[in-house]
Amino acid sequence: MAEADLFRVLADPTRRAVFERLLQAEMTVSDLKAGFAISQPAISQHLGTLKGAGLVQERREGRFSYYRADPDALAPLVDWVDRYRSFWPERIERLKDVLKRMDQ
Amino acid sequence: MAEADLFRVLADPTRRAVFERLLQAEMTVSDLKAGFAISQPAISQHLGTLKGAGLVQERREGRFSYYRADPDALAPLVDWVDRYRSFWPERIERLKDVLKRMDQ
DNA sequence: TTTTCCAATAAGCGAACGCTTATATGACGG
DNA sequence: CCGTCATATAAGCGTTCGCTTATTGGAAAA
Repeated sequence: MAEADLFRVLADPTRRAVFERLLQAEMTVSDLKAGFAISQPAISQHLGTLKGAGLVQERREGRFSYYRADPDALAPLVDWVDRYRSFWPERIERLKDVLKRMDQ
Repeated sequence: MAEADLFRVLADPTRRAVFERLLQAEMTVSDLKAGFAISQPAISQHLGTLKGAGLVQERREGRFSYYRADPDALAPLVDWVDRYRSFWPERIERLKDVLKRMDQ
């Protein structure tokens, strides 16, 4: 049931976008805010939710707060998907492609 | 953005459990209801939502409605997970295990 | 030290959600 | 037929959600 929180937290499109952006680069709340059409408190609230699920980590530096995504926290979701991938034989080839791409 | 609906629809634990049960076996609404502590309309509503996302298919037979899960509809979610799996090199081995298990 | 800046928190609001009970729609069985 | 059964739909209710504006805490800048 560890995937429950992940599904819930990632269900919101804005919050998922925040997570995805933080996978690309560490950045501050202000940096994040620049990319979205919502207020700073809204960004901070999403970060708090993501942090609660372990999807994001914080690094304080003076008055700045640097956030970065922690992909390891996706583990239960990855496991869930993998578990049901077996119901789906036609996509094994695609999975092999993923492996190939990662070997590069 | 095709994964947006999937995240939203699968975010509810009960609905996700319904989906998972229908991956194991086709069954009627009454069959499903027997496994959950919620009313029949609640079950039907979840099925409607799942059907809207293509996660579930219906087969009418007289007054019975047989439902079964369609794992193909997980495609966008699988793609999303695979995309971010590359941020996570430590789990490549696990992915290979998945492949191995599927080859059996 | 006072002002400015970054981020978090508080409070409240409207919309969406998941559930309930009540009712409707059909199909089967007596 | 008529009553029962399987499911869907309607309406309403309490809760959760994501957002807003207002405020606070604390660190840098002036």
